[in-house]
Amino acid sequence: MLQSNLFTKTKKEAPSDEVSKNAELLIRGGYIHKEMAGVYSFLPLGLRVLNNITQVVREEMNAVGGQELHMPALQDKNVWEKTDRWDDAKVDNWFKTNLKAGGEVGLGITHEEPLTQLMTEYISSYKDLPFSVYQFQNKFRNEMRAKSGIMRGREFLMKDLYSFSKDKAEHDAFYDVVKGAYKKIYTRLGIGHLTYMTFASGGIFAPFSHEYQTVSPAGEDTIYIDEEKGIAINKEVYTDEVLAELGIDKTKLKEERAIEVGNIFTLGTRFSEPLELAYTNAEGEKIPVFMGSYGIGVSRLVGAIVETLSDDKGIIWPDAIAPFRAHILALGDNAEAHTKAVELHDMLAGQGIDVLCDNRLGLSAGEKFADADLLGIPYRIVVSERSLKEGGYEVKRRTEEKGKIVKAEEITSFIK
RNA sequence: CGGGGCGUAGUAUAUCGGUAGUAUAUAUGUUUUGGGAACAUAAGGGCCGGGUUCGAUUCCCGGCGCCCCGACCA
Repeated sequence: MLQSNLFTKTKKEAPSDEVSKNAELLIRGGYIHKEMAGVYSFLPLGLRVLNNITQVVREEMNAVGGQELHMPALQDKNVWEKTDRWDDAKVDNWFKTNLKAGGEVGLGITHEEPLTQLMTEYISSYKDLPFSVYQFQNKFRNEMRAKSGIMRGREFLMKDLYSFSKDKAEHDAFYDVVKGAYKKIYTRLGIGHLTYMTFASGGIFAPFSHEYQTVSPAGEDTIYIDEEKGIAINKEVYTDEVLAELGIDKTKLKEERAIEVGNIFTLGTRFSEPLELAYTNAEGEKIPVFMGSYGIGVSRLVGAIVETLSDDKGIIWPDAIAPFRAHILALGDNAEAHTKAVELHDMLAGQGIDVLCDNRLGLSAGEKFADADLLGIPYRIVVSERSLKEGGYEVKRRTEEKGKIVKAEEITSFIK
């Protein structure tokens, strides 16, 4: 993509109505735009990142056998009444609205209810189980107070996976498989070293649920980390009894703030019973389906990654989710440098490598460098009179101080 | 929802009960070009409604919006 065609612009100053690092950098870079408190648009650069994260998550969900579908945001209140979760006294962050034709609908905070309802039509025999489905969907939560930039919004993108099993044993086996998938996801996203599987409150069908918490001072949760075991405990369940149960030595724990970037729950028959989702076993008995749900806040991850991986100059995207692989800078209004820069852009794009080419005229070198640092694309390729004299292009990673001259024909393998 | 703060140009800020200033961004021109260049010119602003006043962006009331702390966060 040629930067001269990109409609978004970078800003030198952060907006006065944002304090969180993620919102400041993402807005300054033109990745997102704030519409209202807790509501953000993803602009072309931001959407690329969001889609890249989505794709990583999708691949891992497919790898565990998840089948992707897409459900509506509008939800039928009747279903929620059956599980006793429509009442504002039970769930207070609903967005509810009225149909012109009469009747009330809600904007989905989550999808257990409609999905369980849907499955009553497809699950009838033990032979139909187990399986899992997932989707990427905008969730709506009427938060009392939006905060932390895109990490706690009123509308946000979430991946939600739901599993349907015959019994607890079958469920538990799948639950462990998902744990493995989640670990892979956070590793691929570049925050594996900061992200801990964390024990949190469970519910009636399991002693614990599991959250995935990424260590950051910007986090809203407090966790206690056992570095040796690679796990953590949420403050909400942090008691001596729990520590004993998990066999964790209290003296080894380290307290940290963390961002919840995922959670997995054993739902059991909490939804299948009231919504009558059951299968017939080999003996001809009706048995409620045993369920689990597994969430990942995709848009929140964008914020979490910016919070944890940026430096004082800007964002540092992990390779797997960067909006582009390389950022070509044509320095000065040198005609040859510009021509070569665009040629390089076309060549790499032709090989299927996503590159952004800063071919804008009339900008000082410093301005282009500052923009490149802010945008945080993994490789920076400088094309200038100087680099051409030295026989190529100056290539460096976002995290490196100095680059090296690379010949045109070696660029592709250098940045691969 | 309790408490606190704020609303001035695209963005960030200043001043003032009497002509609203600066930076940056934008446009044009000249010079410049390896870490956010220089000069000149131009265009661009008081959230909405009411009140007090000769006069309100400023003071008062209401609304709307935004931020922070806390509570909340299937």
